[in-house]
Amino acid sequence: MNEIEVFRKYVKESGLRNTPEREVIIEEIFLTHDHFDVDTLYLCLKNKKCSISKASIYRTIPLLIESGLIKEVFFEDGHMHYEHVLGHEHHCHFRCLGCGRIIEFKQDEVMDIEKKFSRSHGFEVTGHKLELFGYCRECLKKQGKDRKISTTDRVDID
Amino acid sequence: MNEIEVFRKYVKESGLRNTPEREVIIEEIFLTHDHFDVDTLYLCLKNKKCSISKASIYRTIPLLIESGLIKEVFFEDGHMHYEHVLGHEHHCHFRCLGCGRIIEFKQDEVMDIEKKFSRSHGFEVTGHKLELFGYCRECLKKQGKDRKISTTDRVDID
DNA sequence: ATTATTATTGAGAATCTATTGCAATAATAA
DNA sequence: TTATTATTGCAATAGATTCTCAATAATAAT
Repeated sequence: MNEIEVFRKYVKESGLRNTPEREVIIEEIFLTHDHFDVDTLYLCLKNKKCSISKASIYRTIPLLIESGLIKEVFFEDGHMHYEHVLGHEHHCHFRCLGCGRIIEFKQDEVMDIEKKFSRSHGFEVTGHKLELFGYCRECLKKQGKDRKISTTDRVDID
Repeated sequence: MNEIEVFRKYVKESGLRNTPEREVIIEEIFLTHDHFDVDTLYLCLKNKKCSISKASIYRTIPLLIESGLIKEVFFEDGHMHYEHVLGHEHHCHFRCLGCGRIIEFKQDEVMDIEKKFSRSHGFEVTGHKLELFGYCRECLKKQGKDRKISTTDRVDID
């Protein structure tokens, strides 16, 4: 069952109604596997001549969250972003400070950090968020720099 | 030279003016070593009967950043937080989803993740940001829950 | 198929919160 | 003491999100 079918099922089982507007919205969202935000989605649909009001987009999002298809992601730009959940395992982000693009990657070592912290403090750790910053290969090339492996010139962003 | 003196020096050397309002703000900020945000600081001063307008707080923060005393920290709750810089090494955060408090902790394992990612992608990693989520001991007690060590019931927040 | 019920839509108003413009005030220099 | 101008607090703005409401349309009932 793909994301669109999951959504239709959720809508039906919740006593809600399937509408062409909702179909347009979810088709656009699940066309790619990328993050999105309300404004981008709105403009994208507008350009495609299948304009949907922002109100409808805003009203569809909670349904998508409740049906477990997307989740909120906070970025540092003042408004909410969303990312896909189904078929997207937990991952971390690398953000290029040059071109701004975000690359997802997976690793398990953070689990160890979680466990260690949990044990030492007596807390329950339910999740984490790891973001690496730096410069991608393309931006390094553009700058005529080689990749620096040494961490001595490391700069803390946060 | 403590943080308050650094700030007075910065203000003087920048051709700005020392005002009682600014004194009140920085005294409150550097009274503790904790994170803060504008609203909390504002309400805190209000309660202490030394009310300062939010505008003044907002206008003092860039000065504190420029003088190297604080830096912005973005948490997953939609608004900006700030943390002290002077005498505070790089660290990670744990945020309690129950009471919202933020606990700083240090670890070095993320460096290994940085290096690994850097090597495998040919990128330059200049920094990272790690946030753990969960429930602190007090909140677990309140909920009558024990700490769960197993990670099988782990829920990804992001 | 027709009708009744009521969820949904779009447009704009309202809200909420972070930040800024402006006239009055006050810190420093002359 | 006066002049200069940075600073203040209030009110206004800006941007994201939510709400209102009349019109529409999806589903259920007949």
